[in-house]
Amino acid sequence: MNHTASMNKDADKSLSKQRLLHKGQQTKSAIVEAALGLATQMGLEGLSIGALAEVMKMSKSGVFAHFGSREELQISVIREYHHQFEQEVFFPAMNLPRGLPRLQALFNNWMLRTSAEIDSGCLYISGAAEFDDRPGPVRDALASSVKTWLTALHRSVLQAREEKHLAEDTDATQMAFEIHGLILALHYEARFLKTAKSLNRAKQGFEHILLRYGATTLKD
Amino acid sequence: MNHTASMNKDADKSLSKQRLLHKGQQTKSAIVEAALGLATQMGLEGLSIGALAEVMKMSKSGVFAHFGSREELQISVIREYHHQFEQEVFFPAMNLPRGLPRLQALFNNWMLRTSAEIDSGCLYISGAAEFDDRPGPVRDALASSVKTWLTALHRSVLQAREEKHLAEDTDATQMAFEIHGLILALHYEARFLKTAKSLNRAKQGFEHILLRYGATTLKD
DNA sequence: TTCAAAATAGCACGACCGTTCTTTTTTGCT
DNA sequence: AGCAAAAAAGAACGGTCGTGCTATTTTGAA
Repeated sequence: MNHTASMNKDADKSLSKQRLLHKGQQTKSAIVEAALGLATQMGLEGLSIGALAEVMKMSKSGVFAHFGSREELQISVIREYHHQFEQEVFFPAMNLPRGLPRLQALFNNWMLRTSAEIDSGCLYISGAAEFDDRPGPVRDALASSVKTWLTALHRSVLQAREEKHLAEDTDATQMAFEIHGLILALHYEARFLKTAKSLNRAKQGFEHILLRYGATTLKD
Repeated sequence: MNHTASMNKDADKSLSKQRLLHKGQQTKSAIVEAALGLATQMGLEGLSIGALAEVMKMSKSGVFAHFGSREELQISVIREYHHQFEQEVFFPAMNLPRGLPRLQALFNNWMLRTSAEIDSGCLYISGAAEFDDRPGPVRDALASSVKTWLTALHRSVLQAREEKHLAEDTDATQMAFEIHGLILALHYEARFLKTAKSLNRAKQGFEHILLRYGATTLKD
């Protein structure tokens, strides 16, 4: 679709470089994908190049060469998770009208993903626990991703207030904080404690928050 | 104070055995204390016997001999944390009358401890992330401790309802879930994201929950 | 088809890990 | 003071880790 006007002699080269990707890029993507799978189970700290190489049926050094360091691998994994999170939680909700519908969709997608992650684990939560007092580029990448998402949530609350779907005096930061808490409690109780019905607890908690902040449109 | 009536020849022996403790028990206690300090910073998985020995200025094997395995050391650390948590959060609140006062004290102590843990870390939270899909005795010990505490919180909510301090139709499990979420959000945002004023967010969140569940006695 | 470049494998390194075994030191009762 | 038991140290083990270096294989454009 892109560059359709410039059909010069570089067309093929350009095509192979940005569409089919060279072999290295393909395997690198596959490695990151597998690494994300390992990291959600063992944690970012538990992710080892040896185990990753075994999963990929490659040599340790073959895997290593794609990243140059373990830290770079961890950061690549975080970026991949960020991308998946965007695709699954953020973008679908953007198709809904601003205000309460979009906010509800954001929470719902988030909650459903968290609930689906009961078996695999959430990198934003396990990563926070692992790197909360370990400064460095990995922590920075993680915090940056999380902040991007929490800011988007906060913005959506603001918009709902602007659209008069929430009470005029709604404290958006406070509301976002309480919503965040519901997700964290869902993850903790469902994944660690194996408490049943946690999903319903989160749903009901969200309804309570909506009522508190004077949602004018109730969910059907 | 104990055994004052039995001043027989075993008095000294008994005294030295249960009061002064033998040297081994003393150092074991000191090791566990230091281990807890390390574990709250590096996580239970990050806790290594070598690093612990260095802190204690002992040999690795000297430290190791007190526990027999790394797992036993980790479990000892969890028990120590449980004990401190009880002392700091649970027992003080038990001195207040049943119902809302006690419930408020439980949350307040919990919140203050979590907030104080911003520099050291909460073992119940970091441990949950590390062991949420790693079965074994360490996970069991951790989950058991957490459940004991959450059950105590739940019981306190029930009592507040019995005392008519909360609405008759209060769903105690739901309320405890929402309270748990506030603490988790406080820990996440304050410790990992370094978000300012998180303590006030948690406080206000608790007020919102009290209002929702029809608290009859408002905090002064 | 050829050939340089990219990708992968193989191997070795030093470091740290938990654990075992043996030896030395310290303890505390008689 | 003497002595057995407890505590601590020391050394070594097999293992895994991340990483660097060199060789081999694979790729893809000319």
